[in-house]
Amino acid sequence: MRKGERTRRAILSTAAALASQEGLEPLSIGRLAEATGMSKSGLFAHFGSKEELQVATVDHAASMFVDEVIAPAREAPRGLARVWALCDHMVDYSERQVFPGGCFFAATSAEFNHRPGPVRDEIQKMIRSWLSYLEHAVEQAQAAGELDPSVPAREVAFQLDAFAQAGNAQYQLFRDPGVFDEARRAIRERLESLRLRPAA
Amino acid sequence: MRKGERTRRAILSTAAALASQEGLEPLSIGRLAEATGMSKSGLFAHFGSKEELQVATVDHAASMFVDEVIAPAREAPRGLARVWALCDHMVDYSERQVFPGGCFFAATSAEFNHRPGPVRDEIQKMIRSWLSYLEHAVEQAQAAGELDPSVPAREVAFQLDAFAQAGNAQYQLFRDPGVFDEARRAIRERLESLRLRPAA
DNA sequence: CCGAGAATAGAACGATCGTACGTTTTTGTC
DNA sequence: GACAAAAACGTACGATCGTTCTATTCTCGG
Repeated sequence: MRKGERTRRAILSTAAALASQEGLEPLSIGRLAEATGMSKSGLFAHFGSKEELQVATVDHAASMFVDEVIAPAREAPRGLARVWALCDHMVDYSERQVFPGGCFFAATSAEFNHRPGPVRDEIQKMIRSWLSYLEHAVEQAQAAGELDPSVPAREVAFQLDAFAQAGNAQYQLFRDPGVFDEARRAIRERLESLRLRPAA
Repeated sequence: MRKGERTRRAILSTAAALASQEGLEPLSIGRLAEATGMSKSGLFAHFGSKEELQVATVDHAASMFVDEVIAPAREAPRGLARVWALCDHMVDYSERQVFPGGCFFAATSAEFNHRPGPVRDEIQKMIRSWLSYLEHAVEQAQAAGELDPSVPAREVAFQLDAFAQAGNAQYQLFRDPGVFDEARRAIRERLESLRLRPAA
């Protein structure tokens, strides 16, 4: 791999970590340069503009999310087990502080909600795909006869995601690690309530 | 009322509205002055510093939240009815866009999570008191024999708040008004599942 | 209706922001 | 090891930030 590419990734990794704490916009190029031990202009040369740096940072964070949450859950068998794996890995990813500010997308999505442009689009796309994937997993569990199919998969995904997000948000606010278990319990009990006994 | 006090409130009202969209920090004093039709220094004189302006803005938003959500729910009788009223008014408050950027606290809490100081403290205090009040209402409903007391009130409050927050967040992201009904349905069905039939 | 005090405005400050440009250092290839 | 390309650096720019100071305008009780 070219040196430039290695440097670029190191920059994006640092940028994603810092942005999860302070946000994408307040993270200035000067401070990011300082954090990576580079000069402002040397860092800037890797991206044509701050906006491009932000888009690249979101992409980098998205691929980390896939590595940490989606990919491991794909190893669980289709159906209820995978739904649970997705949610559990999601909570874990918040709890383990893969990003020091908790979930990168929870931290940055509010920031760009009212700021049209490629950065907002990228964040939207990522979150939408997460919700779609979760919903799809629920549908598979319903098709397998493991979850009650009379409750729309979209509703189930909405609720499971809500629990995971609330766990992340409340931990970032109050620093009480107990909220992660609260989130997991809510998810588990909601899934339990929708579970169908195999028709043997 | 003094002229200064009137001006101050108008400033804070504008500030809270703008901050719900862009955040407290990126809202600069110059732009706030422009939005209120004042000079930068004339506006600034009402507050000793930007930080004090932010704290005052949070306080103003908190009192609006009380007016819009807490106070009307207090008119419902103690018990399940009040729990439902709290949640319903919370979703309404997001949906009616009392603040143009949705819930003020959802928009600004992430911003200050990693920024110690009086602004963060004020936001924390407000959210904590909302969650406590909701939990307390659940406890009353349990004591009245309307909700299953075997599930900790804290868990119930966590889940109800999670649904309301998720509705707000997803609307701000995707602009699909349907998420508010999704949130209300999730809340209603969760309460329904915990409901006890009166022992006649 | 007048005068004291409150309220607002205007101009300027140092700092920091994103960005541009030219130079220097490093890298990888023949 | 020379040399072109790539990468990093140093410096400077205009703009905007929060804040300060002084001057002007407005408010309202006597």
